Amino acid sequence: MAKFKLDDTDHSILDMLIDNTRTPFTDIAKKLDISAGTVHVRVKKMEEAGIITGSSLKLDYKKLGYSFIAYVGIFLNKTSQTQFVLERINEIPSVTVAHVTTGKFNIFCKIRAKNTSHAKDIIYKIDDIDGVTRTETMISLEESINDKKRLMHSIFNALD
Amino acid sequence: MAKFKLDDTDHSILDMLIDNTRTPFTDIAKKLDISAGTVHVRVKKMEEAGIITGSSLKLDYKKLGYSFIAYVGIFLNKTSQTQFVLERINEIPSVTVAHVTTGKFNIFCKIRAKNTSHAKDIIYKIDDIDGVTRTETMISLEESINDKKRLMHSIFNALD
DNA sequence: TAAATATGTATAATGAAATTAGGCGGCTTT
DNA sequence: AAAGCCGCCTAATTTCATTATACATATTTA
Repeated sequence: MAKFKLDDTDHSILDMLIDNTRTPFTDIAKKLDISAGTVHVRVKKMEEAGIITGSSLKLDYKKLGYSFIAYVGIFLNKTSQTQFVLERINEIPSVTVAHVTTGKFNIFCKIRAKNTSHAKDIIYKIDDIDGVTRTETMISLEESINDKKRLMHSIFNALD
Repeated sequence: MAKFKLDDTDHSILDMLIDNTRTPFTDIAKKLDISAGTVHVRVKKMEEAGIITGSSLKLDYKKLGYSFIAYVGIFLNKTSQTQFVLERINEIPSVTVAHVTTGKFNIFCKIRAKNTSHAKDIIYKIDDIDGVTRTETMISLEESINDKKRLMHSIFNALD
């Protein structure tokens, strides 16, 4: 994987697009004082290099009736069951994120649910998977931070 | 907050845009056999209703030199310090997500770092915040699932 | 029941933006 | 210094978003 070198122009482009993927290239061009063609070429290069892997909408899940977020830590009998359990978890759509982890838990995941009752169903489903010893749930009372933007600045300016 | 009712057309539009926010409205229109004008109107309505709150890029952070992900649980002296600690945490760009939680921890957050050494610096910073008793770290060995798409299907088809 | 109104869609016209080709200038390599 | 390369700009072309208008269907009101 040849290390792809990004310059300030690339950074600025990413910075704007990470906030709004539909920012017109012409706007970006104007702000950076370059041509729209250049913006286009840069973005295409970053896509080809695999730096930009896609784009997605930010949705208000509360308004969609999914106001419940929890993190669930999973304990396994044996770590060799990890792959099997992940496959079962992958069949539960409400699990939006899952990581294999070191530390307390073997697997760690995030779930989104309609309400506590719905969350309970989901957690029971996880508990019921073969190989899962027990789970530990942390319910989110408030999502206080969720921000890719600051990280970008950190990456590009070597802050932190 | 008047409950906004989404129909199948809206669902399908969200479905396509959540995968790629730059999918041309003309393409969506073709696939759904409606006019591009209608797609436009629907999207605008969902934006106005606050269902679509924005868009963002998916980036390969590994290629940007940030290959380290960890979750950090934070214990506080008193829950009344929550807000203060959150503000301090908010000053650390590598913390990309933070939740106030019930359960083991008072605050729960996700960090992205270059490597273990960098992660250590970040965790020490968190530990040093006034009011933080101690922290517990779970290092991600592998991000196995990260998918909004399945959740959408669950939401719209009442699966799960 | 009929008239009036609202809702939502399609059509089509307009303007904006993405995309591409060609050429120019600076930099590197030989 | 010449040749080749790289990246950018300009400008042309094509595609797309956006808006106005008109029509049809459903809903409300008289």
